[in-house]
Amino acid sequence: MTPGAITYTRVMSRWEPNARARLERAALDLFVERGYDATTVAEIAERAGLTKRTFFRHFTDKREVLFGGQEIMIRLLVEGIAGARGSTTPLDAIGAALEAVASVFDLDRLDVVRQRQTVIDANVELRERELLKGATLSAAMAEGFRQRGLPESLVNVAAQLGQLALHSTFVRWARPDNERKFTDLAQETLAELKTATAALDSTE
Amino acid sequence: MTPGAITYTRVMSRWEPNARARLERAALDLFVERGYDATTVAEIAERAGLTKRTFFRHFTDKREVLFGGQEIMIRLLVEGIAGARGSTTPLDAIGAALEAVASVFDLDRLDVVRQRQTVIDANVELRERELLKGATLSAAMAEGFRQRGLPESLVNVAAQLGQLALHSTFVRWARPDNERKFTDLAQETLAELKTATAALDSTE
DNA sequence: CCAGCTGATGTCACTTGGTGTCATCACCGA
DNA sequence: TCGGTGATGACACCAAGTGACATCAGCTGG
Repeated sequence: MTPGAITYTRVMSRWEPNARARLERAALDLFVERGYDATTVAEIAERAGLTKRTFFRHFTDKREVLFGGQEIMIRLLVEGIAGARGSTTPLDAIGAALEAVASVFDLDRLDVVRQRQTVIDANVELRERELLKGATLSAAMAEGFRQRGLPESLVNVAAQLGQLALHSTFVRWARPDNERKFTDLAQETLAELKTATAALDSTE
Repeated sequence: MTPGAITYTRVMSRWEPNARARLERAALDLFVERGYDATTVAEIAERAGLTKRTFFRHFTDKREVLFGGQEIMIRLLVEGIAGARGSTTPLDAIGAALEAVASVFDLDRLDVVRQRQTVIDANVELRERELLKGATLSAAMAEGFRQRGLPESLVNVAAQLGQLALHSTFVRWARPDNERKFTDLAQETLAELKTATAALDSTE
């Protein structure tokens, strides 16, 4: 531990900066190396030059270290849906929301996202947490639809479909062989969603 | 513990029967009394006349004690959707599935279900597990739709809407003031779902 | 009728996630 | 210079799970 051991630069605060980011990085690395179950919180903290106790000051959970930065997504989704031009259909509002969040996915380093997803897919606990996060995003979209005055009887269906569109798009975008941009995939997914909803109440 | 202490009937196996059911009952009681977080696995086991170790032989998890008996639901959903009369629309297949699972909800003691739901709603961990179970049911419906030959591009949307219909119906049915039958609520929910999907791609 | 097998349980020790509490100490502002 | 603040470390502790081994009623084959 002894964090002071590396304080050799001139302007230097008491501790190495970005403790949170260092923990996230160390965690992902270890999860990829040995798997989620086989790595200990103490090990993550050690690799980040910190302590188990400090880990839990930055993340409520061992799992949570993989799920940072939802607040931005939530804000973008609510605003994206609530603020879509007034005369559009709910499905088009979803399209606007997907455009709004696209920025997040182009900034992120794509390979890190893929590593992260591989780790998550390999572990039920983590898939569970991912579902919870998904539910939060769905709730955000519901909020957006309410703000734009959509009747309550439609809000949940719309939000659920929005969540489905977002998830499908993300999955396609994060697939190892994908090279297309998020917005392209979003448009495609949304088009499929439109035809699908139209087809669901006619004979197969 | 001394399980033999109550062996007074004539034909009696070595231990009290229904260990699993006793654990479920003890757990729910304690969760209602003191809350989920404030009750220990050891306490649950003790009230059931068993040991912590035995608890974990019956349930993988502390949470899992509240989520038994999904297999039946899964089977009913797959068969209900796959076996719906061939010329019906996907949304009507969902209706058939809801009819199929209704039996489960009429057998269950309603007050127990409500207690259970109160406990779940009060705890994030438990809501997380509930979402996982919901995802399993959604996957089951997807499987049903595949079996009935629905094009893959529609399967996920259909399954997601099915899950939404099931969940909405269940929520309405379990609400404290509800007195109506599951099948009635199911029909109503499904009708709403139909109008909703139709409305989602037209201007609000 | 006895011996050995089986299966559900108990016992115990151990790892790990997670928390409460107090100490430490560079930085910063008065 | 001095006291406050904030991020961290140290330490003890609880509860969730797990592995390994012991126990022992009932069944089954001889």
